[in-house]
Amino acid sequence: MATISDVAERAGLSRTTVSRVINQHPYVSEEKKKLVKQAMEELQYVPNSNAQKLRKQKTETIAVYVPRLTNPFFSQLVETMEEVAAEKEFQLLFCQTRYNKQQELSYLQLLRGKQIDGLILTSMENHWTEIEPYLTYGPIVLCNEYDYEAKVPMAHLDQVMGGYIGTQHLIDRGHQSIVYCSSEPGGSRVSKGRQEGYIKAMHQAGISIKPEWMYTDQFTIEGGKRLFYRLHNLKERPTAVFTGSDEVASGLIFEARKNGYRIPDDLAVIGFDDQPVAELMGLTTVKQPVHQLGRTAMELMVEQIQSSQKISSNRVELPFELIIRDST
Amino acid sequence: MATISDVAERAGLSRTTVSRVINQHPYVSEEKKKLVKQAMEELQYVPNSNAQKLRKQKTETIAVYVPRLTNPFFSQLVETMEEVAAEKEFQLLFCQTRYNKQQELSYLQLLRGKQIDGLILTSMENHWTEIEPYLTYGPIVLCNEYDYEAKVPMAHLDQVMGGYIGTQHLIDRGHQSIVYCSSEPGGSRVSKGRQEGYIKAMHQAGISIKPEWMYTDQFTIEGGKRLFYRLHNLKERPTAVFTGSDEVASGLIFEARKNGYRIPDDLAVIGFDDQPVAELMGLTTVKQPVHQLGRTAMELMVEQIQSSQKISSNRVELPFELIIRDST
DNA sequence: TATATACATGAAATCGTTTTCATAACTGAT
DNA sequence: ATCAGTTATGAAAACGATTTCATGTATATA
Repeated sequence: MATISDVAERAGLSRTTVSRVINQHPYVSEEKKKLVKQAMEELQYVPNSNAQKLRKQKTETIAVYVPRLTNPFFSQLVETMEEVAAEKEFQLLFCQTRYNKQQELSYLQLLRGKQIDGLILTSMENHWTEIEPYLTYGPIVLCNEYDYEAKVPMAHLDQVMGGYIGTQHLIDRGHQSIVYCSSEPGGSRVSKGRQEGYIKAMHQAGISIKPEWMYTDQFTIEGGKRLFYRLHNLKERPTAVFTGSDEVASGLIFEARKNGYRIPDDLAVIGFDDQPVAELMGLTTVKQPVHQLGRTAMELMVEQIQSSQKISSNRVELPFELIIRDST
Repeated sequence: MATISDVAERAGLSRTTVSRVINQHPYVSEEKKKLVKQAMEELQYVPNSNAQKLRKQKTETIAVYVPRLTNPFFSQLVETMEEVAAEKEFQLLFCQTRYNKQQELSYLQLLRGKQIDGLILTSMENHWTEIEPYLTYGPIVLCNEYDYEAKVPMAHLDQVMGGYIGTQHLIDRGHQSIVYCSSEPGGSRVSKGRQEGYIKAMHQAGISIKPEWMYTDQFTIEGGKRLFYRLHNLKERPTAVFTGSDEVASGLIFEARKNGYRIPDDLAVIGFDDQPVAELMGLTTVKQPVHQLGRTAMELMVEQIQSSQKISSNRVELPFELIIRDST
């Protein structure tokens, strides 16, 4: 494979000049520029990007961490991020943490090894204090996930508000016994915030929350089905359910209908995200502007990489939207 | 940031020895090994991976090209591939071609720039002859997409069989006027093969195909909705539809029900893939073993990278499964 | 005892670029 | 005529690792 030296030799010039042409430096005469371009063409020369990265100390690569891709929320996010990255001529390294602290930490080494210019976290398995030290090695941007202690750019939503809006809608519809089921396993901020919103709305309405109304760790269609049977078997059945994802809501409704429930009369269900399946299932849901979320996060990242000074904090908060369909 | 020289100095040894420890070469005494490890620890040393890649001429990175991630078929594929890659200690570079020839070709440059060790194509926008030359620069594996001219490893399904199975099922149910709607835009092999299977089944059953029974370029829920209205407006409406994806099938059923159609009595619909939504919609579908497809492709890739000799051809064909639910 | 072989280490070359530094020619202003 | 600044080019250093080659010592073999 041809190297820059081969090109230089063929053009009868120095490596430096060839490099200048590649990098569009000024101060190369048109004449030599032509010679170089011809030689590159003839040799089918493409610069070795590892050599470039080593020398330039830049990789033009951004890593994005998601828990699991088949969660449509995250695949939408990644799709958008790749688009924006491509626009800005960055590559995307894709990593799944699988809701696993160790996995997340091990992927963080990519930053230290200079393999990437920056890192976007869409979820955080570890506490921020575990992650913060890695800021020495490169910029980190939070997307969806947030942490008010963290002094880094972030694009996210006010999850407390999200939980509040959804719960309030159910209360407005006249419900009193409302189950809350979180989507994110573990104690993520996202999940905690949403739960806080639920509690706030319930308290404001003067409803006291029963312990058997709180569920966690369900975040799939299967989880929604399981949830149905748990509720079905309660002595006092709730009249409404707030779920942390359209998946869970869909599974729940599916299984409920199979068991003869009429939705929303026997059970009202509200989802979260407004994924494509929400429309198909006629799901009332709290819509997150996923597209905008991903775009903003990637733009914050690129901005930070390209500006020399460190942007310590730049928080973008996007709005929710309540989409009312037939499940409430 | 500490370099290998810093570590060597601190340990009172040469860079060579430090490198040997990093790479687990034999012929390093336990004593020195300890010294090196301690020095690495104290300096928080992590090797610069760009330097390693440059010198080793290996990147431990595999690129995977998909058209668009939000197609659940592809996000499942990528999810699995990342898992397998992580097992084998490879990184995943993620690229979307957006069903665009140019985009695909421009991403192919990654191979020439030595940025990746290999490339998995899950779809092919360009003809194989356009892609073949890049084999000089590194291995390419086909996944889902296939081409019998291509002498490269591939994991795929017999799409002719897929089209046949689905159509035959509709024929078995007594249908005669069956619409075919492909999912893949353009003239991909996958799409062509499936169509061939449809034609084969129809011919075998002695049914002649009407031109208004063939649709292409629909591959989303919205596309399914549009398809419904097209069919609805036909003078002679078909009694069954074979769709190339569960998305299209779902959109079609959704809109049909909205317009008072009973499924499957007024219109039978069969999907493709068996995505999660298929169960929710009660969709009969031709299941593709996506998980296995992704795993096999990634394994073929790693195998080829790690074995020194070129494996010119290693074709793995996986089986379909017909999942019968309520839509037929 | 001579000699091949395994073990252990380091100096220097190498991977393929970009960057720094040096040099020189040309331009325009004083 | 001199000086400063712009334009144009190349030699050599640098990026941070691994690999090759050379050398020395300990051990086993004939």
